[in-house]
Amino acid sequence: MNRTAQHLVSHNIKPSAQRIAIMKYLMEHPTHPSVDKIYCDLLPDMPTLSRTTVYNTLRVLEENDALITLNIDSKNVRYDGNVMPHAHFMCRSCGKIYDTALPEGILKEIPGMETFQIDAIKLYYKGLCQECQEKENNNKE
Amino acid sequence: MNRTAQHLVSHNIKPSAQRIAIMKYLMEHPTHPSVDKIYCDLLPDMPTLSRTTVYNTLRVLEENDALITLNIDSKNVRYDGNVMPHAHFMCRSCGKIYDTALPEGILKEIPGMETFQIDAIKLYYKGLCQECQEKENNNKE
DNA sequence: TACAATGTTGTAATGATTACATATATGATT
DNA sequence: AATCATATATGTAATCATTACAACATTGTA
Repeated sequence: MNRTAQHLVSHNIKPSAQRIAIMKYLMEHPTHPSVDKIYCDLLPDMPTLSRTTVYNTLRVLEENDALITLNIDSKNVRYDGNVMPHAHFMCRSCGKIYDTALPEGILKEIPGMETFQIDAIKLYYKGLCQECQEKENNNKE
Repeated sequence: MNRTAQHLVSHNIKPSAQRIAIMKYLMEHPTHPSVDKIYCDLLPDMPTLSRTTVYNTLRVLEENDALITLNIDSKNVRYDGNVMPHAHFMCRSCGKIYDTALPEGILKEIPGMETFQIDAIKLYYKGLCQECQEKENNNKE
């Protein structure tokens, strides 16, 4: 059993060829891909793959905490195989999503709302990455 | 000109009957409603209102910073007329969305990513509100 | 009143996601 | 290995939120 299959088993997911391929893709592509990106990129090496299978598999992976879903892009749900707590920055110009650090003190509790039980935290930043800031500045000149 | 119309003008939005009604609804209902909730609730008093108008108006309001959009609920976009910086908590049992405080230190910059220009921050918590925690505990007994 | 610009409406199209029925693969038992 | 039950994968069709677009209405101005 390969490394990716072991990873799935450690999350209580029965490995299948499709599940391994999708999990492997997510681990090798920390680009926060959409369903369609995953499907289209895997199709050449897996011609029988179905879009439905991608949806089903991503749901199984999420339910077993093998990935997290991002709703930072209003157009598409994005998927992230990195389940360590972290935040995300999306550039409104180039659309790229970057992993960023989660500021200290966020994980504990909500100030004034200590009675809430927190299961998950999503922190999304939107703005301009350095590259796109420079492009905007160049266009002004 | 009434208070809501003035509010729109202060955001550089030309007031119309529909825009005033939608803005007023958002200010009087800090419940983070969906498009459909807004549409259905306003329809009795505004029988000619169109769903498209609600979509159009919400976009205009957002573009002029008169509201913020929430992608905390994967099923529906939610709208919030409170544009002061704050975070949100959504209960996975009852579905209610609560306004919460934004922890100190978040607004400044991302640790290790100081070159990013941050325009907006969304902080979403998910978990169980106190009421639903108690319900779950009662069911166990 | 006439005119131009802006806002509203309804219908139809789009596109992501889900439901569902069928087919395939897996694993255990004989 | 053959059988069987269960789990997984596939393809099509349906759903539902959102957008595109064209026709209509309103507003403000001359």
